[in-house]
Order: sequence, then C-alpha cells, then structure tokens
Amino acid sequence: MPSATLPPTDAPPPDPPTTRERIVYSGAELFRRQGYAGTGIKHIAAHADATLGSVYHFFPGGKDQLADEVLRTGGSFFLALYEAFAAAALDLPSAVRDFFAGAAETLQNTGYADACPIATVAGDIASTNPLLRETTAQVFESWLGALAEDAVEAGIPAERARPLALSVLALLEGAFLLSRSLRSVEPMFACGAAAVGLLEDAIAEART
Amino acid sequence: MPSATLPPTDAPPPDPPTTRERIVYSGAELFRRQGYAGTGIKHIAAHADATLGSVYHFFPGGKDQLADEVLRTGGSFFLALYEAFAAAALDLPSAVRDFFAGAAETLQNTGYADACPIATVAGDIASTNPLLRETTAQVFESWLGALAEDAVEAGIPAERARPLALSVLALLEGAFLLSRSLRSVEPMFACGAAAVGLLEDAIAEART
DNA sequence: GTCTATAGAGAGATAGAC
DNA sequence: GTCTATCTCTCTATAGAC
Repeated sequence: MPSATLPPTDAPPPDPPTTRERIVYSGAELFRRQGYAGTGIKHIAAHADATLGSVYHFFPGGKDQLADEVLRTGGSFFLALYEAFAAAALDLPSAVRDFFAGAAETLQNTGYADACPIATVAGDIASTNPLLRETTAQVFESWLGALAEDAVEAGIPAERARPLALSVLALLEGAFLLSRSLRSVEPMFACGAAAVGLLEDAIAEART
Repeated sequence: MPSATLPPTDAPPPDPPTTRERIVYSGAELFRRQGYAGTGIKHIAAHADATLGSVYHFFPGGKDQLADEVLRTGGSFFLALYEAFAAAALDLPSAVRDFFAGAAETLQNTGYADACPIATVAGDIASTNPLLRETTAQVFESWLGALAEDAVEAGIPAERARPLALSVLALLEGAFLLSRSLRSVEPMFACGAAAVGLLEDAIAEART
C-alpha cells in the first residue's frame, strides 16, 4: 500500500528555503524576541544553519542591512496578515477583534515570545540608529494607511480615520508590551475590546 | 547690592547627588533610551562621572542589580508624576489628558528620547531575563492599580476599572513607541484623546 | 556560494592598591 | 569609597582558502 499521507496535487513540491531566506527568517525570529542590540549575528547564523561568511556574503552591509530587510519583510507579512483578517471578516470591527484574538493566541502558543515583528527593535533603536528608525516609521505608516483606508470605507470621515488608526495601532502595540511583561493575555483582550469599541463608536457617529 | 537671584529660604542647601545616586540616574537615562542590551556599564559609569569600580561597589550584583533598581526607581517616579497630575486636575479624564500632553511636551523637548522609563527595557528583556521581566511587571501593576483606583473613585464599576486601566496604559505605551518611531507627537495627542474618550464614556455609562 | 580563522574593539566582571 | 589594571568572553567585520 502507498505510504503517502497527503493527497496528490498538481502543485510541484515546494523548494526548501534558500540560505538567504533562512537567515532572514532567523533574524526575524531573534530580533523580535531580543531586540537589535541583544541579538548577535553569530546567533542568527547558527540559528539559520549558516556560517558567518554566508551572512556577510548576502548582506555585505552587515547587521544594519540585515535588520533593515528583516523589518521590511516582517512589516509586509504583518500587513498581509491584517488584510487576510479584514477580507475574511464581515466588517472592520470584526476584523480588528479577530486580529487581537489571533495575537493573543500566538502569544500564548509561543510563551509570550512572538509579538509584533518590529516593535521590540523599534524601541531599541529609535534613539540610536536613524536609518533603522526611518525603516520602522515606514512600516508603521504602511499599517496606519491600510487601517485608515478601511475606516474610510466603513463610512468614517477621513479626518477621523487617521487618529483612529493611530489609537488602534497603539492599543495593539501597548497590549503586546503589557502582555509580554505580565505574561498574560488579559491586556490583549482588554485592548482588543477597547479598539473594537472605538471603531464601533466612530461608525455609529458617522451614521448620524 | 546683594547678588542673590533667589529669595532666601529656611531650607538648608540641598546636598549634591551622591555617587550612587548619579549612577542610578545615569542608568535610568541610558537604559530608557537604548534598552538593556544596548547600554554598557562602562557607559553608565562614564556618564555618571564614576569609575567602574564604584559601580560594582554599590551594585555587586552587576548589571542586573543596577537595572532592577533603575526600573523600580523610574517606576516610582512615574507613579508619583501621575499622582501629581491627578491631584492637580479637576477629574480623572482631565488628569489623563494633562498627562498625555506632558508626555508629548517631554518627547519634543528631548528629541524623542525621554519616553516611558521602563518600556524600552521591558520589551528588550521580556523574553530573555525572567528576573527583570518580573520587575517590569510589578511596576506596570503598580501603575494599573493607581489608575483603576482613581477610576473606581470616579464612579466606574470595579469590574470595568481594570480593563479600562489596561487600555489607557496601552494607549500611552503604544503612543510612546509610535511617537519615537515617527518622530512626531501626533500619536501621543491622538491616543490621549482616545484615552480621555474611553474614560468619559465609562463615567457617563456608570451614571445611567 | 561556503567555510575557517582572525583581527580589533568592546562587553561584563574581578582583584587589589590606595 | 575610589581608582587602575586586567581577565575572559563575545561582538562586528574581514580575509582568503576551497
């Protein structure tokens, strides 16, 4: 009898990740847990099953160049994750509620390690590394733009959409920090409910 | 004519800060800007005009012991700052609005360096240093307790006070992070307004 | 493209004179 | 209580063989 445990598909077998991809992935994992200063390039190389020479082969600009790519990659991934939640939900408040619930689940499943992919680094380098600070700012702005756009589509006036997006994102980032520190999902659920409330109030007010 | 620029008082002249105090103060300044891993003990000693030997004389437990005291001192200072705002304001929403406005002013005056005294370290070490993580949790809980207590005094039901305090604190921490990254006080003002709105809604609802 | 070896600087921490 | 010297380790980054 055949030993296949998966049904056959027409899709070709996926390529294993390249060395470069493994380095970026390991960098994302370690940077977001330990921050920029707290993560050594040697650790990233070892975690990615690569040598130090390979890291500098793909990232001749060194740690800064690697961190820059890690931040942009993580930013795009998180944005796509939000958009998937938004596409699956009935409306914006539901999407945000589901996103906070998903964040809480991930926190618990990873021992409160996997939080925002850029927040820890952003706090770490905000006052010391202008280049990476600018990168984190661009990532945050991309998220804020998506949130504000969906808010406008939900009927919220444009001038209200921006501060609303800032508040929802701040609630998420603050909840990540508090949940990691307290090792509890209570802040994530409380802040998720508050974010949903802010959105529902704004939508209700826009309808009057 | 007398050269005094200050009116005479009965208070004795204040003692200059001790070496120990200078070390703690410098540690607070550098840790909150650069995080735990990003700040060297030698840098702290130099910033405090002290020698490395003095640092280890007062803190034989090394960097962890120093960081622990810095976090607790900063936590107490921030709590006292909030309580001063609360005492001076007419009600809780006004106190929170003033506190966010003061945070925005401090950010601007320090080139977006002086934000929350423990958030940067808290994110840095949450997944790597259980002892210091517990310290940051205790500090956050002390703030949450003060906020929730004032919420109950404002007439908010006890079971609503805790998630409300979590949301207000998360808005503050998220706003610190976003303002530092974007180098703009816009997030701080938007989140301050949102926090005030949450409090006013909860108070209004409690009155019905 | 992968690997080893190493340079050069800086980290945390300790010892001991004064 | 202050200071200097130093130990050991790790960091980022580079050089060069394969």
